Amino acid sequence: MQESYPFADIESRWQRQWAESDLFRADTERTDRKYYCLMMFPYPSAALHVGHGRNYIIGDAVARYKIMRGCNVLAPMGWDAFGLPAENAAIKSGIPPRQSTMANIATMKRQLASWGVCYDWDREVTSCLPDYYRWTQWLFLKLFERGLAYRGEAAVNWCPSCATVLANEQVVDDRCERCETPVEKQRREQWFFRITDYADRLLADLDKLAGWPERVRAMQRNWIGRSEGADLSFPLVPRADGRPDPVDAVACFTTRVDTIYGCTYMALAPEYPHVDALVEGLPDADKVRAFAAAASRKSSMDRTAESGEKNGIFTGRHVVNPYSGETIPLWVGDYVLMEYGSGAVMAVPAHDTRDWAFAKKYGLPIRISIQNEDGSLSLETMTDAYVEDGVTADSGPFTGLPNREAIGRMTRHAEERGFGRAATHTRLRDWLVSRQRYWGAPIPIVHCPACGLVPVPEKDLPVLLPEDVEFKPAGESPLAACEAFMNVACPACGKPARRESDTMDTFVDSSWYFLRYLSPRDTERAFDSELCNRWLPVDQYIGGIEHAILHLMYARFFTKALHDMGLLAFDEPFARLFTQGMICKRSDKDNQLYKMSKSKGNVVSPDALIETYGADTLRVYTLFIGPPEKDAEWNDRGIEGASRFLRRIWRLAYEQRDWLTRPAVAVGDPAALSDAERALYRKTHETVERITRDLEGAFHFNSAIAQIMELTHAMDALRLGPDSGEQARAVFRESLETLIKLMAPFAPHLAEELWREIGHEESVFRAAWPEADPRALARDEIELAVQVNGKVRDRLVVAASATTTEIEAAALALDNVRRHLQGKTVRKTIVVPGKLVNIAAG
RNA sequence: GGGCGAGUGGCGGAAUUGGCAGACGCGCAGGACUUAGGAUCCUGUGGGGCAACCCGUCCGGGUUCAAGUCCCGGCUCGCCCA
Repeated sequence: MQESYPFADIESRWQRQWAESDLFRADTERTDRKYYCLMMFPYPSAALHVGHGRNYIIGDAVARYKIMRGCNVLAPMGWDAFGLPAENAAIKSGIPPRQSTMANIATMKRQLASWGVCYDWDREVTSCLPDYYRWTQWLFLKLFERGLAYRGEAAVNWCPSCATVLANEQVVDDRCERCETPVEKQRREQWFFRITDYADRLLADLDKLAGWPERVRAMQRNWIGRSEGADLSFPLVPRADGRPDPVDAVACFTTRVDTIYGCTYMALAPEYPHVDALVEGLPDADKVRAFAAAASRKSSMDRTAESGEKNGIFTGRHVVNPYSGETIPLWVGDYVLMEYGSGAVMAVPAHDTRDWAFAKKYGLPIRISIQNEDGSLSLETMTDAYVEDGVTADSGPFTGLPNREAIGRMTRHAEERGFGRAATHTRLRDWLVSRQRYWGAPIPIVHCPACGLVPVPEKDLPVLLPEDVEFKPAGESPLAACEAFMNVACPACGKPARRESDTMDTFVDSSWYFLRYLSPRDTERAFDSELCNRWLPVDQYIGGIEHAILHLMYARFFTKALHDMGLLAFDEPFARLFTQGMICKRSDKDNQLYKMSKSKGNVVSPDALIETYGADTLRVYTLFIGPPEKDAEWNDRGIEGASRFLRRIWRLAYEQRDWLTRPAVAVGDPAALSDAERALYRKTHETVERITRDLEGAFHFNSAIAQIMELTHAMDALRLGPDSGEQARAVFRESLETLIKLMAPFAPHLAEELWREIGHEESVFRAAWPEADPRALARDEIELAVQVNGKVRDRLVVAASATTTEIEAAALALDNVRRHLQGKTVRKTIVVPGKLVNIAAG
C-alpha cells in the first residue's frame, strides 16, 4: 500500500476487472428481488460534459447500492441514435450519419467507462441499427393494423431551418426546440399516432404513479389539458342574397355554458375552414380574408397571451344564440385558435378576460350573466371580466341558479333540444410522427396507385435505410430522391409502387427501448412479453426533467397500446421516476447561471478532471454538489474538497496498514469499551442508519456523503496509536469496513481497493450492506437541552432510564435555569424524551 | 391569471412526526510543519456585545410550551400551462 492515493492505477484496474466480472450482469431468469434500474438512453453527441455525468453517476450509485442490498439488478444502456444533429452534420461536412453516430457512441462509451459507470453491455441497444429499427417498424405496423397509425392532412409546424415538420411538443415559444428558428404553419399530409384515443387513460393513470414527482404528473395533466363542457351549435343566419352556405350552423365548445346569456358575439379562428365561403360576395370579403391570412401567420403565443393586443374583424354574418334565440354578430378573432375545440368561441365579455378586452376594443356589447355573492356586480364599476363563481343573472329560465349547478342543467337542456351535448376536449393532439428526414427509421408503408397505402409485410422488414444518398437541405427527405429506395413492387398487387419517404420521429424509437433490453438480440420478435411481464414496470427510471412531457407521455402511450394488444400485462412502464436537476455554471461573459452548453462556453469536460483528481473524486463531488433533484451550480473549487476527502480516507487506512491485514478481532461487549471507543462505535452505526434512510427515501446522496465525512472525523478522534488496545482497533476496523461499504456506491474504485487491502477476497459489491446494531446505538446517558420559555439556557446529562419527573427536577435545579426563573412562576414543563426540556414560566 | 416548486451565513447546502438553526463542504482568518506552499495538519468562522446576553431561516400576522417546518396574507425567483 502506498502513501499517496494512487487513483489512476486503482481506477483503471478495477474498471477492467468489473468489466470482466458478472457484477453488472443481470440474471433475468432469476426473479426474486429484481430491480430494473433504467437511465434514459442518451443521444450520442460528440462528447459528454460533467452535467451529463450527473445522470449516469446517480444511476450507477443507485445500481451499486441495490446490488449491495442483494437485489438482482438490471442496469442496461443504449443509444437513442437516430436524430437531426447527425444528419445536419452530414449536410455540412459530408460525413455519413451512421459513421459519425457510431464514432460518437465509441467516445461516449469510453467516457462512461472512465467515470466507473457500469452497465450490462451485453444488452446494449442502438436505435439506428437495423436489428433495432426493424422492430420499431414492426411496432408501427401493429399500430397501423389497429388504426392507431393513420395518414392525414394537417396544419403542421414547419421548421424552415431543419426543413422538417415538428410535433407540437417540439415547438417551444413558437420556435423549433432544437434550432430556435421561428416555426411556420403549413398544411401537409402526415403520419399520426392516435394518442388522443388514450388521453383519458393517460390522464387517469397518472394517479397510479405514486413514485413519480408530483411536478411531472402535473405537467402531464396540463399537457393533456382535459376540460369538461359542452359542444353547442349556433345556427347561422341565412344570407340576405339567398346563396347557400357550406354549413348551416357554427359549432363551438365551451366550459362555461352557464354564462351563455351573456354571449354577445361569436368569434372564429382565422384558420376556420369556412371563413372564405361565409364571407363570399359580401362587401368586406377581401378585408376579412386578408385579416385571416395575416393573423394565421402570427404565432399562437402572441395571439393568445392574455396581456397581448387582440385583433379581429366583423364578418358581416350573424349566428343565433340557441338558448335565447338572440342574433349575435360573427367575428374573426386572432385570439381564437383552430387547434382548440372547433375553432370557434362563444364570446362572453363580462365573464372572460380575453373576450372582455376584445369587446372593449371593438365596442361590442357586454352583458352580465353571472352575479357575484352580494349582487354588487355592475357594468359601471367593472374594470375587467368577472370570472369567479356566482349566480346566474338575466339568464331566462335559468336565472338565479348557482352557476356550477346551471352548467349541468343548461347542458341537459341543450341535449333535450338537440342543439348541444356534454363534451370533453383535450389539449393533447394526435402525435405527428413523420419527418421529412433521412436519419430515422423508414416508415414501412408502400404507396400503390391501385391499392393505396399498403403496409410492408412483416417478413420484408426491416425496410433498410440506403447508405448512398445525397444530403441537401431541402423540404424532402434524401430518401425521396433515392430512386433505388423509392421504387418497389406493391406487396399487395405486385405492380410498381413507391415507398413512403418519411421517417419516424425519434421519440418512436425511445418509446419502447426499455422492453428491448430484456431480449436485445432476439431476431424473432421485438420483445419477449413473458420476460417483460416479469421485469417491468421499471423499478427506477432516472433522467432529465426535460423529458417530463414528451418522451414519458409517448412511452406510456406505447405501453398502453401494447397492453391492449395483449403483448404486455402491465400498462404503465415506469413505477418510480427520478428527475435529476441540471448542472449549471456561471458564464465568464455575463456572470449569469446557465445550463452547461457549448454555445454558452460554460462546459466543464470530465476528462481533464478525471486525469487530475480521478473518477471517484469527480463522482463524489457530483453527488455532493446538492440535492440531486435540484439544479446545481458547478464550482471549480468544490472538487478540491471531494479530493481532500478521498485522500483522507486513503490515509486513514494507510496509517493503520500494518495491522489491518491481520485477522479481525470482533468488537466485544460495548459496556467494556472506553468512552472514545464507544463514541466511534455508536457514530459508525448511527451513520449506517442515517445513510440507509437517505438512500432508501429520496436519493439524498449529498447528505449521505456529509455523514461519511463526519464518520471520518470520528475515526480521527479515536487517535489510534501504537499503544492502542485490541478493542480500539476492533472498533476502528469495524468503522473502516463500514465506511468502505457506505462509500462503495459513490466512490466504487477506492472502496473496492481498500476492501481488498484490508484482506477481503471478494468484491465489496458482494458484501452485504451494513446494518445498524441496536446494541451500538443504545446509550446509558443522554444529554438534554434545557430551555426556559423556548430558549436554551443550560444542558443536562441524565441516565437514559431517568423518568420525566427526575428530569424535571434535575432541570429545575440547574443554576442557570434557576437564574432565569427568578421572579417567575413555572406554568408548565415539557420533556421531549432524548431531546430537550422546556420550562414555560411567566 | 392558474398549477407546482423554491427563498436559511460570504457561497453550495443540512435539519424524521413541529423539538438545541447553520451538519458537511467551499471560502476566509490564525497557527503548525516546511527552503517554499496554491500540499498536509490543527484552531476559529451567522450578526452584535468585554460579558451576561440580545438579534437571526424573504416580509407581515397567527396557532403552540416550542415554528425554517403548520395556518392566513404579501413579496421575489424558477418551471409548466394559459
